[in-house]
Amino acid sequence: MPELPEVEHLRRTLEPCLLGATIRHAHLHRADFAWVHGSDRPASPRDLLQGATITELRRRGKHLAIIAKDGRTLDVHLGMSGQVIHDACDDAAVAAPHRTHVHARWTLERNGSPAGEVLFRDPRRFGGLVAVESVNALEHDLWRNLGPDALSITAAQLSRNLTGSRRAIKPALLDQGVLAGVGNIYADEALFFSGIRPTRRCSRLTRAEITRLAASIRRVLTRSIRSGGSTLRDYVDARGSRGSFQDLHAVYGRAGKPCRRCGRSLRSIVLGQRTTVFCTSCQK
DNA sequence: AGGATAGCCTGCGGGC
DNA sequence: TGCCCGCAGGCTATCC
Repeated sequence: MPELPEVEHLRRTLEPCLLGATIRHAHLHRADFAWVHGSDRPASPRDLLQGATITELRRRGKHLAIIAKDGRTLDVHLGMSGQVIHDACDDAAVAAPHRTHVHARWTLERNGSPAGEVLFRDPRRFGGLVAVESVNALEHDLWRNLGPDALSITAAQLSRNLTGSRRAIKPALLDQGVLAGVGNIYADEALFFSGIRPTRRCSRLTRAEITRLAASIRRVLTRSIRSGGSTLRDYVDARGSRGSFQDLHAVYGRAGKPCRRCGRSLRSIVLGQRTTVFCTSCQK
């Protein structure tokens, strides 16, 4: 799923279920799906926040951290096909297709009463959970290689992190150390809206172009969050609902179709091993 | 430094 | 209908 807008929308839909809730039971169904940071031992129920009360859901890029009152923290990464779904255990149960590939499960309570379950599914298993002992360890150790969050990236930050780089701008945007949260969809979309070809070398971008690019990144991510993210196949939020931003994509997934601005056929190339779609006329 | 490749997995759609 | 192939939102390791 899994780029910034999808993780942020998940965070927002998960908050009402998790904030203030206590984890009665944490179950790991696959030992290789959750690890303790800095060790090679699989996570125990305690590492998975059993007995803890959740006080905060914090996001950086595509990572989501579940933070407990006592400092215990669990980093959630969705990989390609991860889903975190709240099952309220009332009449609206999680649909049958959502019952397969569940690798972790948390049973919740609130004020001593049952408050449903949270399931982590991930058919492709590129995602996972990492436990850290404190928020400090999360920020300064586990997340230390993540660049500034893409949702609030400034031109100055982007410029600083691209200076001197001779690689193409598209693979640079996918580098989570440059800025955190942009993946293949939103890299193509932001480059389209800023009128920049994905193949342009970072070192050749003008100050004005970088300013436009930073603004386009913020704008396209904000708009996608407003639409509940993009659902190409797997993505759903905590309630099991799909996003709708895929209907508003300008270039991603539209190779050969007319550019929504100029009408010319959109071109598809492979750049850094990733399919890349752009308009040869609107992007210079 | 950064490009290319392979690998980790499942599931889907297209072509035959 | 069914099988094989390629491809997919992420990320890491390794080799050049």
